[in-house]
Amino acid sequence: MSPKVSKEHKEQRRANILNAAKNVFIELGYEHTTMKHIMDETGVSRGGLYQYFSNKEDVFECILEEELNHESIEISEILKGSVQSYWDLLLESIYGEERKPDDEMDPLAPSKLEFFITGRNNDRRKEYCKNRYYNGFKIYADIIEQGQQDGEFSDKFDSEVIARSIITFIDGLSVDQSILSKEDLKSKQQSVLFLEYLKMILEVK
Amino acid sequence: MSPKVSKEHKEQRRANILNAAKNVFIELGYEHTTMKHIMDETGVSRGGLYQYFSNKEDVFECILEEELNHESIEISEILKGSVQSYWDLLLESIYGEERKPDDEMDPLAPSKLEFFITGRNNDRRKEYCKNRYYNGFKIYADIIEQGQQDGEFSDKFDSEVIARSIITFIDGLSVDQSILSKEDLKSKQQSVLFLEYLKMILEVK
DNA sequence: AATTATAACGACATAAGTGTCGTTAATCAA
DNA sequence: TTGATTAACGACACTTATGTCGTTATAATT
Repeated sequence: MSPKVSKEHKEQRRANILNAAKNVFIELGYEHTTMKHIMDETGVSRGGLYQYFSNKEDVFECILEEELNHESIEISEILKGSVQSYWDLLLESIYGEERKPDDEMDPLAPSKLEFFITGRNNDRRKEYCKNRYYNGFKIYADIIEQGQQDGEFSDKFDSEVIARSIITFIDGLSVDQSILSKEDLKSKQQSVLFLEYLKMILEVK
Repeated sequence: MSPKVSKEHKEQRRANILNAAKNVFIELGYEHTTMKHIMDETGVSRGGLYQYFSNKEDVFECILEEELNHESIEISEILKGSVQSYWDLLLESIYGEERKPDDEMDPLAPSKLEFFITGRNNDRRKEYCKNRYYNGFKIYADIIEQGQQDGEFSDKFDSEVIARSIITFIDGLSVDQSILSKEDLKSKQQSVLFLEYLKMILEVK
């Protein structure tokens, strides 16, 4: 109902689609959602949807892209802030502003896992994936290394292996959260234990 | 080419299909393989395949079932063996006979992840999943608890949370192994670190 | 050798998803 | 008011996968 329309309107529409699509992905997962599902949820026609995105993969990657932008802004703000303690910095980069674990998780996480795992044979996607991994990796590794140089952390263990272990732990929780109910997983308890572990190997305090 | 055939022959054929199917799943992943792929790999016709299995899900579950049988035999043999040390027992239940981490992984692991994660909205599959989780969980939790009662392990931390953490770590490695190359992941190093962690919280030696 | 049971086959109907493309109609500019 | 532009639409052709079912042919039985 609107040709030769303002740039804002188009952006709005695009955002609407992405928003609706995100809800669909959360509900049905990546593999099982179809363009039809997204059309229905958004209330847009087939042709309308394809005007904005060329396929499901495209839609999903755009959602990831948007998230990544928000996240990287957050992280850069964290790093800009006053660094009283590298430990706090690490906590913030893992758990966000709260700096402490809870039982909440990213509702899109299971779909992300699907997307990455089912795309493991696709070179382009694999590359995409690897970049995301190393982005996260770098943040943790840098903080730990700086903390070690500063003397706040013990350098008994390699900062890079610790950084990887953090990601492994988060990914593991993500898997189990996809499968088990919140109550079954007890992610908070696990996180608390994991922090104990980090404290031990970094010799914090 | 064989009607009214021996039970052995049928079992053989079934095993052949499962074996071929497993290879296909390893190569293409769960979601992307089709019955056609399995037919081609096995060299069996459409009708032939459907005589043994009613759909892809069925095929995959039978593969899992077979594995589970082997594993539970192994585990029960481990538990039957001489228990010099609960620590060794734990290592064996995590890493198998070798009792030490390596860079090898279950090649079907990524497909299993797919299967469980994409099936998270299916009640039957969710239940199946949960059972598998708690099977693994119980093995670790029992060993740890017995070790704690025996005094070999510290009981500073809850055995169940530790058991969950072991699974989380393994699942996390599984995810990252699906995405990254062997070299990128450095799973062995991570495992070594993880063992250090277990030693610390269990106060081994 | 004849009979029988049935494993194995492959064509088929059905269903579902994809991306395209010609049409419609609404907005802006002249 | 008219004309140009193009967002939005939805029918369409195409592709791919699924599970069924009637047919074929062979191993076991008599």
